[in-house]
Amino acid sequence: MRCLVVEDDPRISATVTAALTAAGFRTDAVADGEEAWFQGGTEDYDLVVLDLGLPNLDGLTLLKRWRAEQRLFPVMILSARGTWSERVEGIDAGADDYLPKPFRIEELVARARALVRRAAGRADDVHRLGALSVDLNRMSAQVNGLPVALTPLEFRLLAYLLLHRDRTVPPGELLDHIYGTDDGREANAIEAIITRLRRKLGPDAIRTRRGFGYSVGALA
Amino acid sequence: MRCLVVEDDPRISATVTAALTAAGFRTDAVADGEEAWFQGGTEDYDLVVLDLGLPNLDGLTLLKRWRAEQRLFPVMILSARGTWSERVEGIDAGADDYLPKPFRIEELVARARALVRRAAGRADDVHRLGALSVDLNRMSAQVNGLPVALTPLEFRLLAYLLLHRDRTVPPGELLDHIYGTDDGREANAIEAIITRLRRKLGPDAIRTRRGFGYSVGALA
DNA sequence: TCGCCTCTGTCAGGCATTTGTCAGGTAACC
DNA sequence: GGTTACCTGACAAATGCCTGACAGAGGCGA
Repeated sequence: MRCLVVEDDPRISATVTAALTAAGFRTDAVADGEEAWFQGGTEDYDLVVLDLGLPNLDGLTLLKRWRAEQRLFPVMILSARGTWSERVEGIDAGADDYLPKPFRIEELVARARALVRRAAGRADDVHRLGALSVDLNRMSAQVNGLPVALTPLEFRLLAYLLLHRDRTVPPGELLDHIYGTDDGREANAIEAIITRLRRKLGPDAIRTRRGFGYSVGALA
Repeated sequence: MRCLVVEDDPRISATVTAALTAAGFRTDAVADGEEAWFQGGTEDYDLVVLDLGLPNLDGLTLLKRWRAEQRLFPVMILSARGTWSERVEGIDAGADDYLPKPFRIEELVARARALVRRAAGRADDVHRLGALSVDLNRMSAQVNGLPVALTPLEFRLLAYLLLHRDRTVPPGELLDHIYGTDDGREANAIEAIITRLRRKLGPDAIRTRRGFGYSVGALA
């Protein structure tokens, strides 16, 4: 789950990045509007956390530009300016959520999760599929009611597949979203994780569609 | 765009209903948890605005029940209780947004629009033609509702024909588009794929116009 | 600091499916 | 009827995927 944090205050940026990473996101942080414009145009994010007061390029302008370019990732606006008219303006510019500063980091994380699961067409965080049950909130998985210990990468991969359970996800996309931008991993890394996941969850938990990619559970 | 407003304070309910109606929603209003449970289970809403303090059935419980029943409409919680931990609780219960009272009605409308817009953002592209249906998103195909397993090349070829269903596609063009670079394949490769496709989809799925090329389905 | 343990990427061998090619057959058009 | 374009079964090559083994990195306790 890839997330971009756009925030020029280094303290806030560090806090938010740390919290989202702890919540299982793979986060990139930029401190400047131009850089954010470039990153958001290049990479495929599942969520963007956007501060409004930015050097070089205003946050609202940035957001409108993205929307004009059909960059449809969920955007959460973070701003000290908290009057209702500014909030309305932000949301009308295409934001999916607006969190006024100061905020509790727990609330930011909860809202971030809500945005991602909503983008995936899901309303809650507990996913059941056959004998498999995964709680994205607690980062825990069960098979037939018995807890299964997953490593961080295994969990991220499984979570991404679950949030896209209606499609077959190509390995390249998994590579993009499980790891950060510039990590030059080989496609085989994905295969290795899949093998390990299958060993833990059972051989039928993840299906391979040769030439297309992977999907979780029973899919036509 | 149908909207359900669940709010027991008649004044607030009237205000919200009026504003949403003015914004183009068709709104139903209920004042009681049990009634909301019934409405939400029966009707198909695009948005629910939910007050937490309700007679008969608490808002949070109601929300959790809906989510357990796979009622996935976007829900905006409205509440006087505004501490961050309560907000987190609401969002974790499956809410998509949380608006603390008091609020400006303009903000509520803006957020409502954002929720609906986000929920509508997930359009899959399914192409149908006669008994044939191809989902470019899921990369799957069906004939008479029964799934058909296609290999990557078969799928690409069929998708290309379907996207150009209004004309007859010459084999050379298929060769160009199915394979990325102009690998030195012979024209016969296309014929082989066509044969395999016809075996899977039925003999009439792809028509040959001798000397010109191929077209999908029933075409003059 | 050292040693141990877990996590994870890489490699190589093995297997199954996919796919291009060939060759002979069939159907359309003159 | 002849020519040409297309079809199709068989086969071999190519590709994609799985998995066991190994090693480097990093964490953690002693």
